[in-house]
Amino acid sequence: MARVRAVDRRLFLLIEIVARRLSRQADARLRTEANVTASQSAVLFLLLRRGERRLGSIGEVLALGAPAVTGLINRMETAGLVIKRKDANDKRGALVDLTEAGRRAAERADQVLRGINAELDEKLGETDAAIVYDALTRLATDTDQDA
Amino acid sequence: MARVRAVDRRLFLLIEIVARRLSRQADARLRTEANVTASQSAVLFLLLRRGERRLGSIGEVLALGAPAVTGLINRMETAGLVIKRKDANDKRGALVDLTEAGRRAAERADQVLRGINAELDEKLGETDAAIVYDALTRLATDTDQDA
DNA sequence: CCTTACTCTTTCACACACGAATGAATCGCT
DNA sequence: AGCGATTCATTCGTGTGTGAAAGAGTAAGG
Repeated sequence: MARVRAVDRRLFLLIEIVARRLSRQADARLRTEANVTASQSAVLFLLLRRGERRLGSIGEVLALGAPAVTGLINRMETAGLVIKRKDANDKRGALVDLTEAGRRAAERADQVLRGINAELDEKLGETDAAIVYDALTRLATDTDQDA
Repeated sequence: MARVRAVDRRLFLLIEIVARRLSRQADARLRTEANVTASQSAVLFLLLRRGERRLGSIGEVLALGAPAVTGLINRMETAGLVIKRKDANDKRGALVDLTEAGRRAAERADQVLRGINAELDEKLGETDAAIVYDALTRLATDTDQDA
């Protein structure tokens, strides 16, 4: 099982590979245990922690473009997880909030994510996990990337 | 620019966010400088380093499912980057190799990837980059994930 | 006021990924 | 030899993401 060795010294390619593997695994568990997709669970998690938000704000936190957020929220609304309503203070925008079903789903999804996270921490070891977490946070918040 | 803070302690969500940001950035550069997409560049890179391969082998290295590889290779064949031919020794399979145009594109893409990698190394610092690289390699090659 | 510039969301056409099911070829065992 | 299980690739339907362009609403300056 050599694998991946082929992408030696190309961190970008490696991150893509890891993201796909984790995502596939997480998606399967989230679908069976919480009946939501991995992408949806990120939105649920955000709304659960921070409450009602605009579409653009969701995209900013999750590093998603506007069309991606529109589509994701529409599917979640169809699934009854969230409701979208016009922002009375600025009629260009829309506010998204959890429904009751969405809140329950968010809590189930949170449990699954917690489990996945614990497994990752264990695989990496506490020290490395902290370093990886910190390094990725730097990359995720690096403002250069918007330029 | 708080961002991302919302996904605190959820390494899985963080990796997804970073992967999206890097991918978007890399994709834009690869499209303008090498006229290929990020996904395509991973295949080009692999074929350049390792030569002709079967579809399944590409999927194994890049952690892609069979349908994803089929689609990716078909688009690349249409673009004239690779050729696909039946494997004479096993007619179930097909072998993929670079065309001349594909080889040139692969070399341009490799340069771009090298640049992106250097920037990442610089942002993370040599020590952290090595740890991150090692940690992600462990996750990418972890056989549990196939279970 | 009112035109011009900007911001927020949506629509469009496309690329990319998945799981499930299918078809074709090979393998393996009797 | 032949039959059943396995393997490789493709097709299908769906979800998720992109950039570019359009539409609606707000803001700002003459």
